[in-house]
Amino acid sequence: MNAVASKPPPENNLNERLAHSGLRLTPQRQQVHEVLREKMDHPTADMVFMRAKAKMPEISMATVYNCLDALVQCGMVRQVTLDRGATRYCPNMQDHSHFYCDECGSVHDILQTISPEDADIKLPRGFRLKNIETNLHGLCPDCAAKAK
Amino acid sequence: MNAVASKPPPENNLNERLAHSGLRLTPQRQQVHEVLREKMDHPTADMVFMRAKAKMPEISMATVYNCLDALVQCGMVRQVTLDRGATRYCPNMQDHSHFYCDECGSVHDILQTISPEDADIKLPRGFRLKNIETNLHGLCPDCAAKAK
DNA sequence: TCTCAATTTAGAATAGTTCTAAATCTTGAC
DNA sequence: GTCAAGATTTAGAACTATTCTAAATTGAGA
Ligand SMILES: [Mn+2]
Ligand SMILES: [Mn+2]
Ligand SMILES: [Zn+2]
Ligand SMILES: [Zn+2]
Repeated sequence: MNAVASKPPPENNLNERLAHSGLRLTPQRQQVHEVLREKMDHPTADMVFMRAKAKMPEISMATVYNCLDALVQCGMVRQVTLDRGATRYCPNMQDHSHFYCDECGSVHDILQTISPEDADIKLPRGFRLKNIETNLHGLCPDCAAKAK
Repeated sequence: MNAVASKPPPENNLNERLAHSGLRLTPQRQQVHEVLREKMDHPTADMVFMRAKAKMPEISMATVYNCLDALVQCGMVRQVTLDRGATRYCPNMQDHSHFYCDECGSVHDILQTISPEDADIKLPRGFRLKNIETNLHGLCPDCAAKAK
C-alpha cells in the first residue's frame, strides 16, 4: 500500500469512533454493536435488549438505551423512525434508504439514495436543504409472494 | 359548467368524506378539522387539543384523538411522523412532501414529490414498491437567516 | 316517542423512552 | 500500586404520547 499514508482513513472501528467522541469502549457497547451487526433487521431497543441479554445476562434496558445513544453519537449507528412506535436502529452507515413493508412492518436497506441534485427539488426562497430522507413503502418479497 | 355531470367530483368536503366511510359529521370532528385548516403548521394532537379547546371548551383529549383518527380514516387528514415524538397532522391532501427544520423542528409543505418513476430506484427482486415518502431536512427560512 | 348504535368523555392503562441516584468501573496522577 | 475523579452501568421511578374502558350523551330512523 501507500507508504506515505498521511491521514488514517476515517476510523470505522468501534474503538476509534467512540474515542473520537470522547467515549469509552465498554463490553456493553461492544455487545450492543455486535447485536446490531449480527442481524441487520433494524431492531427496536427492546429487541436489542433481548438479544444482548442472551449473551450478557446482567445487561439492563437503561444500558441498552445508553449504548445505542453512544453509538449514534459517535456515528456507528443510525436511528430509523418510520411508523409511529419504537425507534429502530441500523448499523449500516453507508448512505442508503429504507424500504418499509406496509404488510409485515419489516425494514430493508436499499443501497440507493436520492441526492438533492438528482431530485431537482425547487424549494421556496430561504430554505436551505441539507439532505433528503427517502422512505420506500410497499410489500417485501415475502408479503408480495403471499399477496399473489 | 358541464351539464352532463356524470359523476360527482371526488367529494372533498368533510360531510361527504365522513359519510363515505360510514362516519358522522359531528361538531367535534368539524372543529378539529377547522383547527387543522386554520393553521397548517402540522400540529401535534396536543396542540390540536389546545386550539380546539379555545373554541369548544368541553372537548376532551380522547375526542381529539378519536376525531383525528376519523379524519385520517376518511382521507381528509394525513399523519406525519418525522422525528421521534408526537405524531403531527396535516389537512393538505395534495401529493406533497415535508421539509423538516433540524434547528427549530418546524414542518413545511413542499408541493413536489418524487414519483417511483422519477427516481429510478432499482429494488432487489421481489419487492413491490407502492409509494415514496420524501422528507427534506435542513434549515427553514427563519433559521437559515439567523445562521448567517 | 323510542330504540339502538355511534360518539364523546374522564380517567385508567400501556408503550416507549428518559431521568435519577446509587453502585461500579476505569483512567491517570502520584 | 494507590487513590481520586470522572465515566459508565444499573434498577427503578418518572414522563410523554397514545390507546383502552366503560359510562354518559347524542342523534337518526322506526
Ligand atoms: Mn438501514
Ligand atoms: Mn403536510
Ligand atoms: Zn412484509
Ligand atoms: Zn427553523
